[in-house]
Amino acid sequence: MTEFNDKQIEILQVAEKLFAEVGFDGTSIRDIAKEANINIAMISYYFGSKEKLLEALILFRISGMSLDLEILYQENISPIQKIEKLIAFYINRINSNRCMYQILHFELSSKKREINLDAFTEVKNNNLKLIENIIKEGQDQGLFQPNINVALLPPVIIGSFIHIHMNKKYYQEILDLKNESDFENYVLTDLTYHIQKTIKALLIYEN
Amino acid sequence: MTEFNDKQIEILQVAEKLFAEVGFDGTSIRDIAKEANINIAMISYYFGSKEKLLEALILFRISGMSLDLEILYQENISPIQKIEKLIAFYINRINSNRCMYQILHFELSSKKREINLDAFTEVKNNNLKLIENIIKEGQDQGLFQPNINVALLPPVIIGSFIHIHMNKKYYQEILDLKNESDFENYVLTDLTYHIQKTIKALLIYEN
DNA sequence: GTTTAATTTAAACAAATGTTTAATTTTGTG
DNA sequence: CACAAAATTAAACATTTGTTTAAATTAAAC
Repeated sequence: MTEFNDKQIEILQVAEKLFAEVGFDGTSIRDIAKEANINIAMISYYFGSKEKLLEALILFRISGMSLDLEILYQENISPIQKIEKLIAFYINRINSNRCMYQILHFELSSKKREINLDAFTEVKNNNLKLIENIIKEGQDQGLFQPNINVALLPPVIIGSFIHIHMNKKYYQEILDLKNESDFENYVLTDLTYHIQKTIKALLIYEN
Repeated sequence: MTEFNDKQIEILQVAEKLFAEVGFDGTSIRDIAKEANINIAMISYYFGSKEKLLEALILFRISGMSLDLEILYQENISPIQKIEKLIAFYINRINSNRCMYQILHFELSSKKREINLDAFTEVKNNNLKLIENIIKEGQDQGLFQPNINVALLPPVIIGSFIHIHMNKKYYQEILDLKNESDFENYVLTDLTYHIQKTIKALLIYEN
């Protein structure tokens, strides 16, 4: 993979922010150039085109987005604690990649462009395998129920997180979260706790 | 609220499809006009502008999006069954309004436009109150645990659904759902069941 | 210091955009 | 039929769009 110089990274960061805030189609290269204090021709010069800039950005961000939790997988703690840790890690990871998730969210479901998202698929596959292993370990120890639909666990975790972020204003209102840091704090504590509790209940509770 | 004639409704439906598929900014009025077999001037003529068309569309679809489950609320079934029914209703409702949810999803989190979404907020408030009532009933009967964070239940339900729809191709792949109806069927059975099981576990399981 | 390559710039380009105009056709009403 | 209102059209509009060009500046290499 090509390395990017400081100028290119600056452009990528500005583009990421704008694409997340107002969408790819809602962002013009003049908007990016203005905010990054560069000439509009620099985008074609460095990336080829606006669309290739998006592709470069996605690759740039997705690399290293996998949950590097092999450590956790070997740690000497119970599967229940592993699940708790995994969820906390998961939410942290998504939280620090909010902008990229926002962008991917749109691109994944849009028929507008054909962006190669294989790298993202790989990330999802890796994360899923990790979860499968932990669940299996818990089942082998008789802690978790059998017949868990493991593929549907990430949607519960990620989906809840993203939904709350999408409806940020609404939840700030009803949860009385006055500013950004209140909201961020709530997500990393209360929401994380709620999702942990939910997943644990599902895994343990005998229906 | 203004009533729409057949021609206007046709335009609204085409616009909804395109806005959902390629985004508001990714759709030109010429795209809409072409697909609806009308002259481009008709959009300004009927709705004033492209942006007002979006506002009209949102109002058009949101009215009647509330869960009309007062019937369910009075039905003589256990709170557990009520939760099950509620979730099934919920998912059905979102499923038949997929396009609008897609559009709202973007508009809610976009800083591009200032669209009045109070009508949608009202829908969410109503749905939340309904859930609160059922939970409370279950708690009064000693069936559900206390200290349930009710505000975070809709995110789990809606979030899971939307996340799977956003990553449709991925889940079609790993769940081996060959065509559209396989996918739709999976959502309305397996996914619904999974979410029901999850929420019930959370409500009942003593942590 | 000279030469070559890389970077940066302003300008120009054609194509696409949302909106408006003014003329025409269709519809409804007496 | 005659008239008025509504619906529809093609054309024109001013902007904005992504991209390219060709010249100017800076950096690197010898």
